[in-house]
Amino acid sequence: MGQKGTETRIRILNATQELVETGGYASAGLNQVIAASGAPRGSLYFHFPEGKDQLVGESIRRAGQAIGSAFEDLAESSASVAEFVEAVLRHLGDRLEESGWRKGCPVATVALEMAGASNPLQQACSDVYTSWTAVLRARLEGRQDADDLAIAILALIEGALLLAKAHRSREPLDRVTGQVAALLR
Amino acid sequence: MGQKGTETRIRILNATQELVETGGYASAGLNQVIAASGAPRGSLYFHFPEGKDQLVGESIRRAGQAIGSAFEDLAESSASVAEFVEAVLRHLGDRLEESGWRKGCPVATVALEMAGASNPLQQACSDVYTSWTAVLRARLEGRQDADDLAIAILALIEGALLLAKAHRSREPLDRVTGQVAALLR
DNA sequence: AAAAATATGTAGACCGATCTATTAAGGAGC
DNA sequence: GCTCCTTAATAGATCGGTCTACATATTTTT
Repeated sequence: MGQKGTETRIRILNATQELVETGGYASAGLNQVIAASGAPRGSLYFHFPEGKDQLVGESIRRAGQAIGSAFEDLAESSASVAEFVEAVLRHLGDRLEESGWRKGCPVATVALEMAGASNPLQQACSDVYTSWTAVLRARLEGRQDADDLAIAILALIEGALLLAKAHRSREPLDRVTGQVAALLR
Repeated sequence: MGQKGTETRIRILNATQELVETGGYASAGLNQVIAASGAPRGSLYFHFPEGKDQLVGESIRRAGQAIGSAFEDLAESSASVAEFVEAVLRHLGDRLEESGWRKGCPVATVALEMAGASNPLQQACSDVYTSWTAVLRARLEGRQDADDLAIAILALIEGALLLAKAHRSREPLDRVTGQVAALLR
C-alpha cells in the first residue's frame, strides 16, 4: 500500500470513528463519511470492500485500542488503584466535554444498537470491553474479588460516562469519582 | 378520543418502544413501526402529527415511567438499600435475558445517539435519568453522601446493564451485584 | 535509461431500496 | 351530519452498494 493510499484509509477511518461515536451505527451515513473525509466513494469501497460493517468494525477496534492504551498509561503512572480510576474518569471527562458532549465511550452506542443480534459488530464491541476489563484486572492483581471488582469498576466508569453524556454535564463523573474509594476499600 | 383511536395510539407506542429499545432512534424506521403495530401510515401521523421525534419522545417518557414505577415498587418491598439494588439488577437482568438481549435500558441508546445536540429528545432522556435518580435518592434518605451515592448506584446499574447487553450475558450483572454492598458500606 | 506493462488508488455517475412526511379520499361511530 | 380515525398512493430525499473510466505509482522489459 502506497503512502497516499494509507493516508486516505486513515482519513476515512477517522471520519467514521467521529460520526459513529457521535450518533451510532445507523446514523453514520457513508455519504457523511465521504464528505467528512474528503475521500470519494470509490476509495471507500477500495479500502473497505466489505462495506459499512467492515468500516465500522475496524473503526471500533481502533478506537478501543486507543482508549485501552490510554488506560494502560494511566495505570502505570498512578500510585494507587483509586488514583488510577480517578485519572481515567478525568481523562474521559475531558474528552467528553471538549468534544461538545459528543465523544463518550466510542463503543457503547454501537454495542447497544447491535446487541440484539449476534453479528461481527456485536462481537467486536464485546471484545473491546473484554480487553478493557483485562487492563483493569491486571491493575487489581493480588486483591481478592479482583475479577468482580474489575467488572464493577468498568461498569461504574461506563455508567458515569453514559449519564454525563446524557445530561451534557460532568456532574455524574465528578460525583462518581468521590465514591470510587468506597468501592475499593 | 374514542376507544379504537386510543388503542391504535398505544399499539403504535408499544411498537416504537420495542424497536427503539432494540436498535436506537435511527434504526427504528417508521415503516417497521407501522408493520409491527398493524396501524397504517396515516394513523401514525394522525396521532403523532409532529412525526418521528414526537413519537420517540413519548415512547421514551413512557418507558422511563414504567421502569421508574418498577423501581419504586422494589424500593418499598426491600428491607435494605443493598437488597433494593440487588432486586433492581435482578429485575433488569430478567428483562434483558428474556428479550433475547434486546431490552436493556430503554433510554440509553437514544441518549447516546442524541447527546451530541441539545434537542427535545436529548432533554427527554436526561429527564428520565433525573427521575430515576430521585427514586434512588429517596431510598437513601438520611445517609451522608446520599446525592453522590444515588448517582453512583445508577451509574453502576446502567454500566452493568450496558456490559451485559454488549456481552449478551448476565455475568456483568451478577458480578456487580456482589460489589454493591461494598459501595453502600 | 526509455518504454511498456501492471498494480494501486481516485473519481463520480448510477442503481434499487428505503427513509420520513404529505395528501386526498373514504369509513366508523356518536 | 359531523367528528374521529383509517386507508393507500405518492413525493422527494437519502440510504448502502456497484460500476466503469481515469490517474498515478511501481515494476518489468527492452
